[in-house]
Amino acid sequence: MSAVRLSPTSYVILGMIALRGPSTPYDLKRAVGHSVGYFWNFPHAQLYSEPDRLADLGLLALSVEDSGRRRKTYSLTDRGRAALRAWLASPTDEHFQMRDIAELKLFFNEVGDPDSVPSLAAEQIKQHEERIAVYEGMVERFGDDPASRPRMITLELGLEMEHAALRFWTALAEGDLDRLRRARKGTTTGTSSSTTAE
Amino acid sequence: MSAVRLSPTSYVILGMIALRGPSTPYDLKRAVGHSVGYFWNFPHAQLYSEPDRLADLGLLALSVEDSGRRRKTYSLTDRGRAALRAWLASPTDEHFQMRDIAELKLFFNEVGDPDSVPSLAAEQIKQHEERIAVYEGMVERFGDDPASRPRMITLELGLEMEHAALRFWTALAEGDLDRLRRARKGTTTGTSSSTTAE
DNA sequence: GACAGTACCGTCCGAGACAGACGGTCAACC
DNA sequence: GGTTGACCGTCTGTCTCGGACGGTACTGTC
Repeated sequence: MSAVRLSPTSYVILGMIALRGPSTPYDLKRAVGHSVGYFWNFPHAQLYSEPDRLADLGLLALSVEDSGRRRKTYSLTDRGRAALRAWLASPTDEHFQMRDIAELKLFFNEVGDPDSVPSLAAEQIKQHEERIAVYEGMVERFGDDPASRPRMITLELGLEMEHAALRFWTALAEGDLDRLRRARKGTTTGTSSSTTAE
Repeated sequence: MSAVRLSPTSYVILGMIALRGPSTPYDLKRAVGHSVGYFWNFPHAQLYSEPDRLADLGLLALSVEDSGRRRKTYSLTDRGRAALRAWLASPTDEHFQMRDIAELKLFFNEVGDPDSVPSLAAEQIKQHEERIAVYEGMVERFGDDPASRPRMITLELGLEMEHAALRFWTALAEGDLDRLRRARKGTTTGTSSSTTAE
């Protein structure tokens, strides 16, 4: 049907409007900021240009309110909802991508001063603890609200990842990376095993 | 000193040349592919344009071999090494960024067909298991080589993250997310606690 | 050694993504 | 009604992205 390729960011916009109903770019900006923005970041300018593109494609409907501030409200069309549904149902071939400056620095560490590792680890521990606190705060505030329950699920993934990172940097700081390997042996859920035997 | 802003990708190039010695873009491409590329991906075209920029800045030295194929070999200058070291020692303020299509789909799942979750989870489980196998294979091949020991450390972080994701998707597939929360309570290393009490 | 076939290697290009400066708009308070 | 500061939208130049494309070396064939 639509031969156009939509970027993940396009689907974020479609998805947010599907969840929230008709929205202005600024509505989206705020909503994204404390939800999906944590695992799919993009500059807010996209939220002003991309919806127009989607409207051109017939996936969003635009209604302009010219009272006072120029303000555009976008709502989902049937075609937009269909496109979103099709994407949701399509296979996901790509592996997630990480971009971690700290990991980069650690990788190249041997070129520099070995003494910088402890401070790097300390920074990372702090950051991940803070992020965990943010996530836990969300769980406390919204965890009991049945309406936001679906969205709590992704938080759970975020928390797992944060804790994984925190465990790593903590073990590194304490010079006991072997502990991680040992701990992993016990945690494997047993659904299947990795293909390389040992 | 240098008022120029280098991107993380620039430092990847400097770092790779620091680790490997003088290299051509293609050398870098292959080397990146099975190492740093796993946690900092970028298109290979960058490896042809960026070194020239770095050479202009005096951070790399260029030697052209005009026998046969035009081929450029870049090596690190003292200023390049200094820039890399300075970066390695500088504080890391940013949190890592994730880009996970699967997580996005999960977040917007309620808009679509709930039945798509199991297949999404199954795909993810497979992907993460495969990636774990790749990493484990590397550990087996290079784990005993003292020279590559430093680089094994980042692998350990990769493995932690992969296992975290695997645990999550497995729990989701089995409909037992609560298990994750319970398990996390026990694993906390105790360096500190999150700021939100419960 | 001419030729074809194939893997290797480098370059280019249009479409987006990006950061962040900038300017307009509003509410509140004096 | 003027001033202030928070709120909201737009714009710009630059960089990134991915992938198509084209050139180059190697290998085997006769």
